[in-house]
Formats: sequence, C-alpha cells, structure tokens
Amino acid sequence: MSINFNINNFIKDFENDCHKVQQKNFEKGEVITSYIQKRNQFCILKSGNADLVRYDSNGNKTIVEHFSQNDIFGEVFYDITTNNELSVEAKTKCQVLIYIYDDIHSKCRSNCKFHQKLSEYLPELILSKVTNLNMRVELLTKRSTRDKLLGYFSLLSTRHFSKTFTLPFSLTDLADYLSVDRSAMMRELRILKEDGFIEKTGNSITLLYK
Amino acid sequence: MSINFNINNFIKDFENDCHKVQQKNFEKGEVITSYIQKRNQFCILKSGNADLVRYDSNGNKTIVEHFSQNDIFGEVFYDITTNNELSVEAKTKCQVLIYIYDDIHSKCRSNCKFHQKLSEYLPELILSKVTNLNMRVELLTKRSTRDKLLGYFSLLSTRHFSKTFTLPFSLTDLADYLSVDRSAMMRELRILKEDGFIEKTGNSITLLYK
DNA sequence: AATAATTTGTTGCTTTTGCAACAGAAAAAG
DNA sequence: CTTTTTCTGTTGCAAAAGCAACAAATTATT
Repeated sequence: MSINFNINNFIKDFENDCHKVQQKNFEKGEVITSYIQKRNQFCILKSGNADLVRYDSNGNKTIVEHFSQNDIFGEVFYDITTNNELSVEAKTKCQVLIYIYDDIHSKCRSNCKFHQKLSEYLPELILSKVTNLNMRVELLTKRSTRDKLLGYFSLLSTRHFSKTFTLPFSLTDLADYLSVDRSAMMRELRILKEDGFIEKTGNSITLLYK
Repeated sequence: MSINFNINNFIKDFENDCHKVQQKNFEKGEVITSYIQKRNQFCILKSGNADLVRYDSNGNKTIVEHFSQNDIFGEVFYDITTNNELSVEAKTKCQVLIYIYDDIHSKCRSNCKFHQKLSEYLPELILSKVTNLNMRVELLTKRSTRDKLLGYFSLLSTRHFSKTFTLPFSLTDLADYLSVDRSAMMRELRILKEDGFIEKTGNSITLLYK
C-alpha cells in the first residue's frame, strides 16, 4: 500500500522527464502487448484494467494475471520458452507507460530523474510482484474448486478490510483466473451459499464464517 | 544461466566481507526457516537442496518451491497474511547465507563490498525469481494432470538441453509439487508410457514426441 | 548385514470436475 | 429504445481425479 503510493507520486512527478518513455492509450478489448519475442518490454499501467491471458491448445482461456492501476508487466518477467502465446488485453480504457528494461539498468543518456528514481524503486516494484505471484501460487495449489474460491475470497476480504467485497471481474473471468470450469465453479458457489459459507448478490460477496 | 554464474562468483568473492551476513549449516530434514513473522529474512542457498512446503488443513502437503544452489528465498518474498504455515525444509545438507532485507537497502555501516555488490545484483536476482514463479503459475494453471506432467517435463527438457533428464525429486514429491494426488499421477504416468509419449526408468524420463 | 522407513506401483470405488447445451438476465452497441 | 452480445445460472452425463489400502521395491539407518 505504501509502496503503491510512492510509485504513484513518482510516476506523476517524473514521467515526462525522459524522452525514452512512451505513453500509449488503449481502448477496451485492444491487445496492449504480446509476449512473443524478448524485446524486454517493461510496462506500468497508469490507469485502467487489463488481463494477461493465455489460450491453450484445447481452447481454454487462462487469466494469468489481472492488472489494475500501477501494476507492472511485460516480457521482461517471462522466459519465452513456452509455446503458448501470452498477451495483455485491455478490459477498460488503459494508459500505459512503456520502456525497454535495458534502459533502466544502463542509465539514460540524459541521466534523467525518471530513470534515476526508477532504478531506485525497482527492487521494491519487482518485489511486490513476487509477493503477488506467491499468493497466486498459493491459490492455484489448492486442491479443490471450493478451496480456491474460499482462498481467493479471503484474500479479497483481507485486502478490502471487510467481510463484504466486490469481485474485480465477472464470474466467467473468475473461473478463468482460478483455472477451473465455469459451470463447475457456479455449482460450487451455489453449494457454498447453501452451506452458509457466503452470501452473494451479483458480484458482491460476503463471507459468513469465522 | 549467466546470471547464476555471476551470483556464484559474487558470493565466493564477497561473502566474508560483511559481518552482518550469517552463514548457517543444516542437516537433511532440518527446518531452515519458517515464514511466521515478518522478520524480512533473505536467504541464499549456497549448497544443497531444500523445499518450501505448506501443509493445508486436510493434511495435504504442497511443495511450493524447490530450491537448489544459488536460489534465493525468505520471508521477504511473502505477505504473511495467509493462515497456512510455510517452512523451508532441507532435503540434503545445506549451507545457507542469511541476512535481513532492510540491511541491503540501507547500506551497511562499514559500506562493505558485499552489500554494494548485492544491491547491484538485486534487481536481477529478484527478476529471475519472478520468471521462475511465472513458469510455476503456467504449470499450475494447466487443467489436467497429464498437461501438468508434460508441461513440467518439457521445461526440464529445455533446461537440460536434452530429451532425457532426471527428475530433481522423488515421484511422491513431484505429485506434491504439481499439486495432484500421487496415485492419480502414477496412473497418468503409466498411460503416458502406454501412449508412447514418454519413456521412464526410475527417475529418468525421456520425451518421445516432436 | 539386518531392520526400519520410505517410495513406487497398482487397483476398486467414490467424489469432484469438466463438457455441452440451454434459457433467462444483464450489459453493451447501434 | 431496440437489438445484439455477453454473462449468469442450471442440469444430465461423461471423464478425470481423489481416496484408501496394499504389496513389492528401493533406500536409509543402526
């Protein structure tokens, strides 16, 4: 939380300081970037929501990551040895800052404040990515759809400081995020309601236990 | 690979340069560390093998990560909001370098070369962690046990530059790593053999496709 | 070298999950 | 404001995965 706040300020203050940083705008549904070659793109989502998605050979869609304001993404975080194409799709209008990772390390010619600050924050930025990924791994290693749902809900509950919260995406997308079949997930949601674990009105969930 | 080589040299050259860095030795089976409180431990595995494991309320064990030489781990990579205890267990004799993450950021009093070099390498170190975690997420989002097995095998094959390779752990542990039932995994392995996808002699696997 | 502990491999049965298909509700687009 | 598209919710059936239990093989331990 405090990290995010810093990033936010830092972007505001310095984004125009460096001519190497590109800002691009995307409409809902557009592909922001595809992880095809190792161009070492490094992106910050200034505003909007986007998903990193993968489609496997059976046509299954997986939402690998869900990005909102100030999240970072890009090829630089991936070994592109895999055969499945990954791409980042804008779910709403998006403003994205794009640069090449090598530029951060090897200082900018103009030695601008943007790069100075970025390399200062970089370990923290990437570290927050690691903790997020670890939470994701924890979710995905849960053995049943029920445990994945409850695990994810309890995460959102913690983040919102409340037993009641709104899902950041549709139920269809939630299934793709938890990597389970949608209809099976809907069934499990119904059982969770029937068993008195949760209440659900649209995309709003309330945890009833503990 | 080139990153690992650098880390290796860097550890050899500078590890004794800083009095704040602790080196500890562990016997097989010992718990190296538990992620309980946020002490911001940051560890480098100098030698040996270790697993980061979690046991859920149903008694299922999950191998969250598998560490070998020069891998990094520690509480600093986790938000300890979860209820499940995570601990790192030595699978063989292990030599571990331990320090506190804050020490890296705020420079060491003595301004030693170790910390200097570490903060230089840190983004790369953490970044390699991110790419590893992303591969792990890719594996775990595969829908079937078969796809998880094949995905993992193809990863090992790529890493070893060979269609034949040895699993880094027992089949029992492999199941805990892929987060599937062991007997179901054994069944799937047999079918993969029968269908001519793989050959298997003990812990050595050969891919027969493509 | 003998014993204990762990790992491998297998199977019958149960439970969970996935698939396909559909209707109604809600949201987006024109 | 109407039409089109996407999303939600459900179901019967099929397939996959989990569970429990066991014997044989392998690996550690004393």
